Amino acid sequence: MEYNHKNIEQRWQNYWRENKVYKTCNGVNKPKYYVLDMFPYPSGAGLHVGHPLGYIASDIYSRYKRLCGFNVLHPMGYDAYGLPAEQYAIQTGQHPEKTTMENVARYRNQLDKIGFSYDWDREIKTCDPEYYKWTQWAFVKMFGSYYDTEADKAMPIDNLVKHFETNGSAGIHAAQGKDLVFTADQWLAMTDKEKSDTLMNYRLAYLGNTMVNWCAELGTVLANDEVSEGVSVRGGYPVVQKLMCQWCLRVSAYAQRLLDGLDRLDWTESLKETQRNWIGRSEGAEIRFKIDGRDDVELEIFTTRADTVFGVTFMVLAPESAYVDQITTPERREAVEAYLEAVKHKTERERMIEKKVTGEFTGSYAVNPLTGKKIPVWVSDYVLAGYGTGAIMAVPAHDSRDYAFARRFDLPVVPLIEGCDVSEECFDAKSGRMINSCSELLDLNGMEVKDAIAATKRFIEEKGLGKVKVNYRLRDAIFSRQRYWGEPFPVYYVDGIPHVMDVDKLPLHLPEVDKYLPTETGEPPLGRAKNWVTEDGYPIELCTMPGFAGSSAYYLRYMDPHNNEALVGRDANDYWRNVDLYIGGTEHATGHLMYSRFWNKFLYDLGEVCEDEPYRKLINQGMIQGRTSFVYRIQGTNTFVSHGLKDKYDVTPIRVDINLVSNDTLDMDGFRRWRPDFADAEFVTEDGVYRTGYAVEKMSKSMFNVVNPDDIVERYGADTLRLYEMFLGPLEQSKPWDTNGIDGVNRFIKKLWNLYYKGDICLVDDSEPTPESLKTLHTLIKKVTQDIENFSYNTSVAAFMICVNELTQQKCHSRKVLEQLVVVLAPFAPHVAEELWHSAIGHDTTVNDAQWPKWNENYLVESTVNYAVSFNGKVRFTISVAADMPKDDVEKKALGDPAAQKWMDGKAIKKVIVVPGKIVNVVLG
RNA sequence: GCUCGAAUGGUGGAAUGGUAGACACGAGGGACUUAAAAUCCCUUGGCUUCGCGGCCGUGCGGGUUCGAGUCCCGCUUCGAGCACCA
Repeated sequence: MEYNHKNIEQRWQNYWRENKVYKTCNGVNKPKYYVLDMFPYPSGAGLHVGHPLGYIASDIYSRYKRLCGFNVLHPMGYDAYGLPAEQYAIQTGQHPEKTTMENVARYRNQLDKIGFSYDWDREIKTCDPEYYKWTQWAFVKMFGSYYDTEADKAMPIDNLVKHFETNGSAGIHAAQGKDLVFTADQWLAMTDKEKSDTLMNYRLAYLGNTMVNWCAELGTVLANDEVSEGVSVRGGYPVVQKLMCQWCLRVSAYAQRLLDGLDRLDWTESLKETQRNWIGRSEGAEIRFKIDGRDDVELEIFTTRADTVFGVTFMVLAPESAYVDQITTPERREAVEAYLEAVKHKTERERMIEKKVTGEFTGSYAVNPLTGKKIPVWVSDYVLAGYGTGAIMAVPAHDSRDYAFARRFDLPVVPLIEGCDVSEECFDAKSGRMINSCSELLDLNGMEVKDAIAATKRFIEEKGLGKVKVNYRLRDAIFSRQRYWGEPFPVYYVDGIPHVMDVDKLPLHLPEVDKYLPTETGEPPLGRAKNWVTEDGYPIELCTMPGFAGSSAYYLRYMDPHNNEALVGRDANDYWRNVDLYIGGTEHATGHLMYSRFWNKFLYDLGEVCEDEPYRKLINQGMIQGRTSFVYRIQGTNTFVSHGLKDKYDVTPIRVDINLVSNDTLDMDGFRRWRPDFADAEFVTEDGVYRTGYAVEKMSKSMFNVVNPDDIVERYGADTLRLYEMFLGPLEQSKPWDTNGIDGVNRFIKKLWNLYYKGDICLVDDSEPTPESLKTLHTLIKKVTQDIENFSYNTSVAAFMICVNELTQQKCHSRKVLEQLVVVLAPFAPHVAEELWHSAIGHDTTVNDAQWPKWNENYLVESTVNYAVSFNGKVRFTISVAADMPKDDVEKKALGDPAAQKWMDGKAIKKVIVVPGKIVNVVLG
């Protein structure tokens, strides 16, 4: 029988499903291994050929680990909440759950065709009440916690309340929004509302007035990672800053732990670096500056360059800073307010694009704490309200932004580093010797910058002028979305005071609404829900949670997906612990991967999970880009010129459906049928074929370059798709999808098949394999074992091709060889492997139960090695020795060879270098 | 601007500091065939030579080394991330 991928793949996929071959049990007495894919958002467009790349890689690794004797957890599910389903609901009036479930079904269907070894009994969907119950549960727990900076972990908020009752705010060590000061009596005298507001300053999930990224087109706020260059990542709509009262997660409390944790993770350096940037730790000092003639207000600023205090020639406040109102003098008030108004009407994007230096003098002067000199205080939008204290000391000589400002408004520039020239530009290097830095209080002159920073910090701490401080760029996560299709908050309001629901009452189900749009009064869609109140009639929160809520702890749920008592049971968590291998794209570097680490650390603090990092090893698979094909139409005609001849004409390139192109050759009849406009198209061909041009672009419908995996599976089979996706290139590299090479991989599978089947005759025999065949087999096993561990799958595929070519030449039909070949192939091409395992070899079990061939000293790999022997750098002759000969013996044999005498010619040997397996170098004195 | 990564034939890409270009595609030639498809075989980095062979070659310039695609220093270009973060 000929190789027939349809029969084979259908048969084995059915068998796996019916016999639950990939069902995983908890607590099996085998070492565990947890392989996780980033679960997909089931979009309406379905999977394209880029999506399965990571899934195939993780499936290969999972199957490999199973064969090596591990109990492997390899689950799949759906990140089912999200904006596109809701946008579609708005357009069509269909419930997003309906379209989401349809999309899920399509995804499942597409995934099944590729032959993954998922345990589908563990499937989760984030929009499933049984799942989002635990998302809501975690929120309730965060609401009930604060971050204790001394214990360095989350603690019950009740502890803090007890502390307030006896000591007020004195002596607390809690991560907080603002530095609140109150006594126990003041606390006890507070109204419930005031107490609630005060506690929001400490809770890990809190309601806060914050500057948010507001996207009017999407009608919702967005997190920082959902905004890029002033527009929304999804949709590209403009985003403006707006002060709103929103639920937030105090991610910033975990900044240091999130940073430290990275060192212990087996992630790529670039990804860790991205997270480090996002956390943005900087060590510096907070220094207080007195305002001349005022006792009631001091300016507190943050700087990493404490050494430059002597060079401060002015101060700058962010427009949003509370200081502005306090210190603006009456005569400057009008000008300052006009400036603030002007700034407010600019979006962040406009501010970034313009890059114009603007600002206004407040009329007040600050006093330099080291020199006693009076320096003007300005307000300018180049200072950010959200970072540090929203106020800076300006050192124009050594900061380019301050320099530009000083030049624009003609403020003095005082150089502080020996030999620097600040007449044309600032000197921002952080090294050199200090000058101009001496007063009665402190003398830094002659010190290195590094030492001067330390000396200044010491000085200001001693004198109480400020304190050493670490700042983080990481902001708290804004957790409210004014949308319908997300987890409802388990929060209700009594007289305007938020309360969380009892965890026993969860899940709080998403209510039905008549439309998926905001209400007429501008409230979120949940405002349309009837009876959206608790049993006692209290109104329930109208916002829903953001996309990252459901994906933050999903990996835990797979461990124990049907547990009604806990997100994950203690035993299940102790057994699976955390993810050993996580494969997914880099686009989640500062979103999901950051939130998920935060969320997990919080659960760890609560004692709910046993590991404080969720993902031990992480591999970023590259993006598969589209490869768009072009035809070239001669201007003003319906004649198309082949790519090689296009330069001779005046042509317009036109994108053509990739399905009409094969190996860069156009199906001309298909093209004529494609669109009515092209029905009478004429072609200028090259020897009868029309060659298309190409460009690498994003894979999308509008570029006509989407390749559907279903089509590939239909034509070549899942095994070919799997092998080919791996063969395309290194897993971590982005590359365009190019179907041109797929025939080669398909040919390989056919060759493999034809090695063991001639027509209906099975050629497998019980002959002892020849040493030559064993060498071929063993080389393959060695190579593939190494490659899988290094995720170098493309070279593995090459190794299979070499192996099958050699076995074909050797006419090796030995069952013993085939048996091991099949086991090694099974992770890559499981269907054909099963078929051979079953029909050709005659096993009645599945390959899943086989043993990965362990590396064995009896294996024949490269029995002899040729060494080139060189004298003084020139190769003179070669010797052949056993592969396992020790270096010293190789050296002796090389020097003992008669040919060596000629080159030594009585000279002394200075050194001999033996490179294993390759060259012996003799250096003569 | 800062950080990280990359650069190898016509193409995708191989090479623990040791014969650069594995494997595959494409291209060219050949076999089988009435023909096509399929399959198989040969050639395929450049220059040079009838041929044997020789010379050059991993973005550019230096360096370390008996030996560099690989390590070090300095650039160029491309990609990614962050970005008035004080």
